[in-house]
Amino acid sequence: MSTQATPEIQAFAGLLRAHAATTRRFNAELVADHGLTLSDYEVLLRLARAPDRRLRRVDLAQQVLLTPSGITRLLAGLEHNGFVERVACQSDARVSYAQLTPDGLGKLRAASKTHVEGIRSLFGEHFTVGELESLSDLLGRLPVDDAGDDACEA
Amino acid sequence: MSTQATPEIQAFAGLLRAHAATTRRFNAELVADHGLTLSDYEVLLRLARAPDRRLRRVDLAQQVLLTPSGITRLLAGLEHNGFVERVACQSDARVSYAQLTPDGLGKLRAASKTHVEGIRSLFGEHFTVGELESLSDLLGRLPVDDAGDDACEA
DNA sequence: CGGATATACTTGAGTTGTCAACAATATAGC
DNA sequence: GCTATATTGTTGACAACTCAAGTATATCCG
Repeated sequence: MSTQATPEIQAFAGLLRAHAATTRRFNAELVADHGLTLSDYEVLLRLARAPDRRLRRVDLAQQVLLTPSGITRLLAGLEHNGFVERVACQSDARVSYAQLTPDGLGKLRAASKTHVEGIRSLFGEHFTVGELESLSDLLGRLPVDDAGDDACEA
Repeated sequence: MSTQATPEIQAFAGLLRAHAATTRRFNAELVADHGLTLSDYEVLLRLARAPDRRLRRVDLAQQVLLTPSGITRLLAGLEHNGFVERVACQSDARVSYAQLTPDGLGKLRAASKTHVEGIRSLFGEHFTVGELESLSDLLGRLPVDDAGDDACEA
């Protein structure tokens, strides 16, 4: 007894559940249909949207909310499959870009066909467009702190 | 280009981000302050709320959205720390209960002090009570399918 | 220039979880 | 009662991360 139930905690609990449920489902779908993880998919998508279809590994990590280490490992898989290539940077020998290959773009397109449809149908079933917008708005307010580097407030 | 941006997909993306951000933060807090994982905490909480402070492992798994295998492993840790005990079931030799110990309850109380406060302050900072309620409502509409066992519709 | 410090990335070790296969017990139908 | 099937739980093998430490390169500043 006396164990909470404030609106804040309910919201957080809802977030945990909703994430586990949706993520599990879409990940399983992607793996079964295309041999891609949800993270793999996210990475391919980010690359496809980036200028020249390439991104520094650091930036990629930030965008998909992974550590640099995680990105190295994830990209190793995608490189192995020929979906991404490692491209050295001319002006800075430390950085190497992750470059989406034509194969990778093809894979992304094929995967997105079913994945996007899956998302649209699951969310479309349960929400109106207005609700989806407020959901995005609300979720978007939660901060992503990162590491506090450039979050200086001086 | 032409890569989507439908309201459904934006909502899903928001969900992924929001989960990663909040989860990472609270998990780090819990580990640092109390040596508990967020999952550990969830399990202790469920047990504390259950009748007699015990639950079958299967039911626990379902409540915290883990596989039975995951529960076995998680409980191994909690048992090792003396927060949970394994109790055999009289009427069914297959099942063993996970029983919260007084130590476990104490640990939960101590942890909840900071954890609940963390959640309240993060969510309280960004949302009104009305918004929290609609967030919970919206998130709660996403189904948790499980396995389709008893989800029969005949 | 040259040393201190910062940045980009990788790697080894550990964690947390999954899945598939299994053992043990329970239940149902004949 | 006894075999067929379902349910509960564990285990081995593995996947996907994280963290801490290390390497290589860049930049800043005296």
